[in-house]
Amino acid sequence: MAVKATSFDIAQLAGVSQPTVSRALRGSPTVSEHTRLRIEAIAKQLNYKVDKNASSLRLQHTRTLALLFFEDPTPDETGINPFFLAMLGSLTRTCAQRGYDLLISFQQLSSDWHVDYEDSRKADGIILLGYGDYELYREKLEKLVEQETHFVRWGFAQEGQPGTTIGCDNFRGGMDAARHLMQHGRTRIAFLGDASSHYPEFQDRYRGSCEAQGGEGIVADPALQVDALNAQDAGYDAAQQLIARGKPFDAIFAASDTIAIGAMTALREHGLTVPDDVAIVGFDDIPAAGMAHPPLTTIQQDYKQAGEVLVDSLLKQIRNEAADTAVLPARLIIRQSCGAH
Amino acid sequence: MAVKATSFDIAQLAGVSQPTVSRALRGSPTVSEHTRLRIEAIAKQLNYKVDKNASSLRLQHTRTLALLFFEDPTPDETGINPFFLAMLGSLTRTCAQRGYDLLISFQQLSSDWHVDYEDSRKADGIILLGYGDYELYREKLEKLVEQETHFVRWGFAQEGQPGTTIGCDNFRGGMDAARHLMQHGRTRIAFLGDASSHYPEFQDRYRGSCEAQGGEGIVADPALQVDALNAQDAGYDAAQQLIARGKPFDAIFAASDTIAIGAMTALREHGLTVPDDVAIVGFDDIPAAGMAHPPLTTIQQDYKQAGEVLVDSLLKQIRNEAADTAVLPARLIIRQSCGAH
DNA sequence: GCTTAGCGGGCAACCGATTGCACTGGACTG
DNA sequence: CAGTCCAGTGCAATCGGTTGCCCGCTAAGC
Repeated sequence: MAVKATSFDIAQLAGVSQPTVSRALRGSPTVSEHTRLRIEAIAKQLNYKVDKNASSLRLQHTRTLALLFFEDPTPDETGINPFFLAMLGSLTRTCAQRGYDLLISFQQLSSDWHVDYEDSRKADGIILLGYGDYELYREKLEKLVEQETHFVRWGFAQEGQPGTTIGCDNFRGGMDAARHLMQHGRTRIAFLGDASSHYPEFQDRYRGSCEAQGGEGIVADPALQVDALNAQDAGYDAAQQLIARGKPFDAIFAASDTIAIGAMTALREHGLTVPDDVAIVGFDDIPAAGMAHPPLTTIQQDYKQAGEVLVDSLLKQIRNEAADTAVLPARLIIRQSCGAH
Repeated sequence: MAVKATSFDIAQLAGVSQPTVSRALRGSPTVSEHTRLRIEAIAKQLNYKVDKNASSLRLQHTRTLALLFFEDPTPDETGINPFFLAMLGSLTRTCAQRGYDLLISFQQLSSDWHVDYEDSRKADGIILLGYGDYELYREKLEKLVEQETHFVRWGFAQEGQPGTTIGCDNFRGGMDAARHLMQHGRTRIAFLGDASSHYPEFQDRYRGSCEAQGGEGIVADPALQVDALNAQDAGYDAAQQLIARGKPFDAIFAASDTIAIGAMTALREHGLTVPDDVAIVGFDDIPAAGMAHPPLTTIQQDYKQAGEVLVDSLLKQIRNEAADTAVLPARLIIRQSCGAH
């Protein structure tokens, strides 16, 4: 920018004082329409834009939200969960609609994000996105609350958690998945995914599945549960392990689509067809799910709605209104891997 | 934040003047180590962070980059090109490494982004990401240059274009794809993708493919080229159309992975197997490519490198160094859809 | 003992927009 | 015709850091 126009330049050209320019441009009723129109015309002609830094400094807020994205350390970007990537789209759009800018940052769990964005007045609030055991960073969350930082977290919602969390109904999603499989005659449903506390959302999905089976008088066999992190090769390995155990199964409920897709590869290598030999239901509904072969039946997390709720909930807090932890519904998307028509 | 500490608070506690605090914290050599250490300790204790707005206002730069992401209007986020989503990861990481924040925004081609981010001093420079006919917004690009806004664009690099553009070698990528197919005995290579000027990068991929075929004495049959936008259903439709034309073909080079995956579905429905009946090569190497069945051989755009080059090129401009338009190599990733082993 | 160099740090101006308060001139009231 | 009122503006302080310039004090040099 060669020389940027300031409100003083406009004031001079319009023959008014600089504060009047500021008032006119923000639509204050105390400046006459005639004056305002003239100022607006000059502003447009000069390509004038309010200096965000000066404005934010004076106003003590930035109309900017920060998105902090953290995951277990991965060597490169390929490890980024496609679901979060999709959510990002919704988040940016919602922010734009609400007139906010979005600052984005990828963080390691170990970094100092908790004392950064709002402290340095880069943003009015923070959105935390990432899977994982929140106990690991509970301390930081508590510090955030203590500092009265505005934030919302996407993830596993639990009583007594610091701050407000938005998550999807993993338990019910798990129930729906199992129920759907049972409706199509499957009785031996394996679960691929870490059922320990490292991924609380996975655990909940598993619990939902067991509950639904219990409703039909089926006791989920622990031997049909195999741990897997959220990655394609982890899904592949888990399926291999499952097959090696020799316990019969006619369906797989995978804790994520990525795991499901990896598992399908393993099944295929063992000559098992999907859905005839083994029906599969995933979780997330990432873009690749619809492109898989056969197209993957899955439990959809509505990232569009999620993004909106996340942003609006944060905005509420910024306006000092109460924002409650909320659970969003998950929806069964029937494609072909489950054997339904 | 209840009450945020300012440099004045620290100054008082440390018994020095406020400017000294500022100097100490930025490591000015004019403040003694003893004083600096004391100030740093107090700052940490108070959870003090430099106010970014005040700092940026005074410094006249923000250490923030803006990412403007524009695409043809899509009804929702599902239309977002997975390749760009992947690139985003690289971009945010590179920015973080270089000590810059990243502001992100999804834009419609029609909006006023060209007079926003740098004008309002939200960012020191802009990264433009998006496919499409740059003629559509050439005017805006020119205005950007005229205003001396710092920006880099990802896309089709061409002589005489305003500003600096970073793109991948679509032409060579197209050549490599066709060459690889020919090495495996394919002689009738179809091309799925818009070959008109709307997607200049697609056009280049096609030209590369034709050139490679010409080198082997094969004249690419125009009847084997079918227009398709960058979407899965477009790929599906295009493949249907190709089959309907009745011209024999033994390979498909798709302008993008998304198109390729859609096309595979159509082929399957017609009882054609991949790669035996038809070999396929895609372009981009999106995450779903490796998850497809069979895994898709493709031309990889190195989004990791792309993100780094984009950011570094922009940073160069900000430092008033020359930043040239550059073409990045594309790399053939051999999986199974091409019939190689 | 007096001068001088230089280290350490204070003073004040400045970045650009926002806003409470004071002020002016014309219309209106009595 | 003097007194009020109010619409329309201007004045000046403010947000929090940054930096050019100047000053005081100490220690070395003659």
